[in-house]
Amino acid sequence: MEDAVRTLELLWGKAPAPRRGPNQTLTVDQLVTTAIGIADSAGLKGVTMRAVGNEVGRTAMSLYTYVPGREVLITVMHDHVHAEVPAPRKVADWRKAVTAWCVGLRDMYVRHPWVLEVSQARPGFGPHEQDVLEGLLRLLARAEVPLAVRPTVTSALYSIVREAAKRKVEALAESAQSAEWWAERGKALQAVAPDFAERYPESTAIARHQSTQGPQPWIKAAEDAFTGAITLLLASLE
Amino acid sequence: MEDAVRTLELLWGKAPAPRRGPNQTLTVDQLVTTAIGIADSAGLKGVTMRAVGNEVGRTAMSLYTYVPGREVLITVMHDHVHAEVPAPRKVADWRKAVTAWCVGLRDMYVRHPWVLEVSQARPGFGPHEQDVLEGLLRLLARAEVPLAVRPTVTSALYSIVREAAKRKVEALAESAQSAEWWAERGKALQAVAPDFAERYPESTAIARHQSTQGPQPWIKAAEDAFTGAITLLLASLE
DNA sequence: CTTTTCTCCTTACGACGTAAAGTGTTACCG
DNA sequence: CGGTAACACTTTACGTCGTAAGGAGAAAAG
Repeated sequence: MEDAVRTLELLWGKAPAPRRGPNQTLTVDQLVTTAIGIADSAGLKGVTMRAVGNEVGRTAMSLYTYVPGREVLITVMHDHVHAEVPAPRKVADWRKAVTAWCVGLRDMYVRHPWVLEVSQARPGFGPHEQDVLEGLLRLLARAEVPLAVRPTVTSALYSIVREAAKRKVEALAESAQSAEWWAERGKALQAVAPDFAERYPESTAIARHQSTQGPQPWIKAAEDAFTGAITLLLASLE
Repeated sequence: MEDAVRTLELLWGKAPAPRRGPNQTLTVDQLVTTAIGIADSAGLKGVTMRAVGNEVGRTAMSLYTYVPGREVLITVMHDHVHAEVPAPRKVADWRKAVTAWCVGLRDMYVRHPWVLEVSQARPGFGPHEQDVLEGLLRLLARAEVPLAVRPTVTSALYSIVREAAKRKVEALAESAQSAEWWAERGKALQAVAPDFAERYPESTAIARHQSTQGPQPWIKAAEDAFTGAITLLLASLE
């Protein structure tokens, strides 16, 4: 519980300043920004106290005078990057505005894929994350979606956005693989499941259909699935 | 790439049997089943090679004669539990059948919450996971959903199911907290953000509305959001 | 029978988060 | 003003992790 209180204080910028002792020469913000940089290039696994300490010119243990632990640092990082999500603009078509909200959040996740790996068991939201949710809720309020339906819609949209971001990150990573790599993988699958097509006719049909969609079909497929799902979901409202 | 081939072999039960040396006295299945038990009680973090080895009466290092590493063991575990998802039944109402598919998968995730933490970067599906996907695709085919729309629908449904499972797991965990814990948490938030209600009127309205829905409103809210989202999504198809 | 392959163990390494104790700095309070 | 408390920072250490490397013994191949 003490960590939860401390976490909320750090999230909302309300941590009491030290009153004695040597002056702090770093800020929590510096640690957070440094850790975000590391996560962006090496993933969440790269965010070790030693790595962050090394980059700011301190030892790992001295970071504990700023944050109570690694988990709290990650929680603050998580809220921090939500500041990058653009606030909704006033647009006549509320469905377009909701879609833009989804794209903005999805794009933030793609720029910082590690965010999707952060545990959702957190003491609460920080201000930036709360702003993002409030932005969506305002769009739904303006569209006169009933109050009782809003949690359903927000929940579904968050679901779609997060999974779409994961898929886009994966799709981009898969694009980096060579044709040889793909051929070997196909061969390996054929070796272990020679009857794949007979067993899974529908999955095979989808794969065949997608292979007619141009180069790197999985990128287009991920994008279509994302915007298509939003469109389907919003079509029901009204 | 060698690990990928080995992984696919293990997933599809096509790993070549050893031809010399002492006979293996364990099976990969035993390791997988043991590891699943550990994950179910202690989470994915509890699945260490030492923990699994200890339970089967071997050292951690000897497990490497069965699986090439911890990641592969987890991949096989992941496919294994997908066998618990019931195959779709023939029902006249295809929307009901799809909803049942979602509930079945969601329930599997809730029984094994660690599955949601398994990295999606895997060499490919195993048979059980492929069966689950094929089951859904067959429902969509029978409902005559256009081939090009099926990836969108499956992607969205997976999204909704996974996030709903996460929320249910969290909701159940939160139910275990005392009223005192909740009061302290509310106080802590009030202390760091005294102007919360003014800043976030829509979020506050939702919280107020949900607090009128009976005890432990977050459990009902998570369930409503799940079934509501499926309903909304399927309503657009036809 | 010798060689090869395999199961299993032992020892060890590098890495991780963080506890505990120590050193030096700054502010508080009597 | 001086002693004490709080604090930034370092050092040392601990327990834990995945897995590399090497060795011993078992079973099959040639």
